[in-house]
Amino acid sequence: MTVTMRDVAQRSGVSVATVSNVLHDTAPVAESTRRRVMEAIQELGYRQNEVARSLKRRTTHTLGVSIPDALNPFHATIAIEIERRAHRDGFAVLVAETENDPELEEAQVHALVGRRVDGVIFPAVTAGSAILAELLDRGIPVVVVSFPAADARLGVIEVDEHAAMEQVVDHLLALGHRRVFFMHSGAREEQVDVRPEAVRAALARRGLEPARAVEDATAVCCTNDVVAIELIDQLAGCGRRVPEDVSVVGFDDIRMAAHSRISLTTVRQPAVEMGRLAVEMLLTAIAERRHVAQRVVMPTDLVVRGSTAAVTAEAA
Amino acid sequence: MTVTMRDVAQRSGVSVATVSNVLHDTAPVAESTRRRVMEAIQELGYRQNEVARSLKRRTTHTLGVSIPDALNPFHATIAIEIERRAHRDGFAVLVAETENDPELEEAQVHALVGRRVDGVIFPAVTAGSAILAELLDRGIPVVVVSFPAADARLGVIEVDEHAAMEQVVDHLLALGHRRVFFMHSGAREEQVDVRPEAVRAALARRGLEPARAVEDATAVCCTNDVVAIELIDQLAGCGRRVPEDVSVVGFDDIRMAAHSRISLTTVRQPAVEMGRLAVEMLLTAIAERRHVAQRVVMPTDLVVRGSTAAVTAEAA
DNA sequence: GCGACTCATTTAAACGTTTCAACCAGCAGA
DNA sequence: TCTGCTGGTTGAAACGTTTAAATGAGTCGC
Repeated sequence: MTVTMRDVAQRSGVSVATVSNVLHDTAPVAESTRRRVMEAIQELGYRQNEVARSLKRRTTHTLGVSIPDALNPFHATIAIEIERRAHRDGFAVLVAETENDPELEEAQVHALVGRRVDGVIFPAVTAGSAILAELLDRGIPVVVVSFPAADARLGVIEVDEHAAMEQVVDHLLALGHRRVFFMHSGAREEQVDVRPEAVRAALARRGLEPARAVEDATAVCCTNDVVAIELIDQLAGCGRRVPEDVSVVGFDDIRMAAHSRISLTTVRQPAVEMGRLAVEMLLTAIAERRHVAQRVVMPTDLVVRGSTAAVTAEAA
Repeated sequence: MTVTMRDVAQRSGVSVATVSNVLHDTAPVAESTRRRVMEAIQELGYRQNEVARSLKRRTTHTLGVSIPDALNPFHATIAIEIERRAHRDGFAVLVAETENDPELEEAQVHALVGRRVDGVIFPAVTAGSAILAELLDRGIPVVVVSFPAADARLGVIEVDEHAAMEQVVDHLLALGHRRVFFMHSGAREEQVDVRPEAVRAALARRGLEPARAVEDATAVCCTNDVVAIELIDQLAGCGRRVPEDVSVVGFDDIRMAAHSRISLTTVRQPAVEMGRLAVEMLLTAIAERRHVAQRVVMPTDLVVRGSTAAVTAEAA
């Protein structure tokens, strides 16, 4: 039914080895036969079977991306850049969503292993370290983005969340806020999230404690922009205006944060660059048949927009 | 290096055929040997090589998703649901982004063919019909979402865009608008977009012509929510308020449209259901070794929010 | 004690490539 | 004329599975 290398070989009167050679320049082949082979390929509409190729070469030219929630724009941006960059090097991308469910994550990663991906990227806080270790033990290089992980074989791309939160807190204090609340997402990832602690530490250094509840605060630091934008919505429902009554700060700087109606003060992370770098680290590790074993800290920027303002006498 | 079925067989003192049989219940095997095999699998950490399996079975249990712009939340929602639903049936998903570039699209689809995906979904207006025909001719079933395509072998999931735009125009006219502009995205997809024509037709039926420019209009229909939200932003920059000075309508009802600060009147498409249905149609076609050859029209709803209002005397 | 069955297991040939070793022709140098 | 290259080509053995056909060992009815 489908046309194979054998068919091409037959039609052009050469051996399959020769066809393979013209396809990959892996040995010199006479110009005339090369032409004949190419013609046969054209005429038959032959397209190489990458599955067979993968089996023989023991490498699939495929990357796995395991992402907890693809609806989060920050993670999605990274994932998309991964796909784009990987494609440039002829790598395909197998996407696995884990919905913050450890069991599902395990199943997904096992599926990736079964499909013999050449490497895996985790674009967000998620993986249990057992799962990471399993991949690494199998010789599969791994890059994790923006979460603390111990294994030295890992590639890690992160930002200095403590420094970033220092900046945020500085900004809020300069505006006169004293009652700052930290709001996390409901997701399981919060267990590994260092941001609440970073905020607490930054406040403590100025002799302050975090507020106990949103209702109590004049300013709220959110663990990411999605949470911040939802919060703004909820506050509106309670009749509290942003920034007049409450200041709100996000994290990530997703595209929507810049929209005039939202205008969210936030910490910018260079998502696209992080995605690109993740792929590049992974690809060179794969090429050199080794683990990534490298840690990179990316810069952040505090982007001040309209969701933060000086605390009013009334609110204070 | 990596452990294979042979290793498991050796360790448990049986043949590879038996191992295969216990793994897939493809022939009766004694309880005692089954246990021994399972133990060996455990001890060795064996994980089946899906690549070899795919080669032999001539099916990869992999779907291709070719998407023009994964940053568009509507398309992303469909794609994510595709991944979730496919995973439930043990299918993996290979994502290919085409960035609205026909050449890139061709390359991506060829890559999918080379990897022998069992089926392909196009979650958005995009594919050149030559590419679709190539897939179909190779016996690969295809589902396209929400765009008009002629080939009878195709699976098509769409909405009645004309009816939807009738509703939109009705809504605007009821609010007193007479000068309505249609705004498309800059992307190449606009060539296949039927929505401008649908709006024109709906207006014509009421004896009206579309406005020539945004500046000229009291209401703007956008080809999707992303365009609408951007437009609102730009209008704010020019000092025109929405909805007081201009009414704006989107299409898709992406999550952000419901946000209180955006509050976009729009046409809801059931993205999740569309994604799920796409997979289900594709999977049954794959199982039955045939093309999908089916066309489904999904319902839409006009969701009226705060971005549309009665035209003011001043604006009119 | 024999044929007919069933249940459990194995042998071996694929699946579509890559790649190594071998081969052959022609030619340059001695 | 022989030797050794070099450029071009091929045969055949993998890669890790599945699966049809073959084999073997019981069991059963008679």
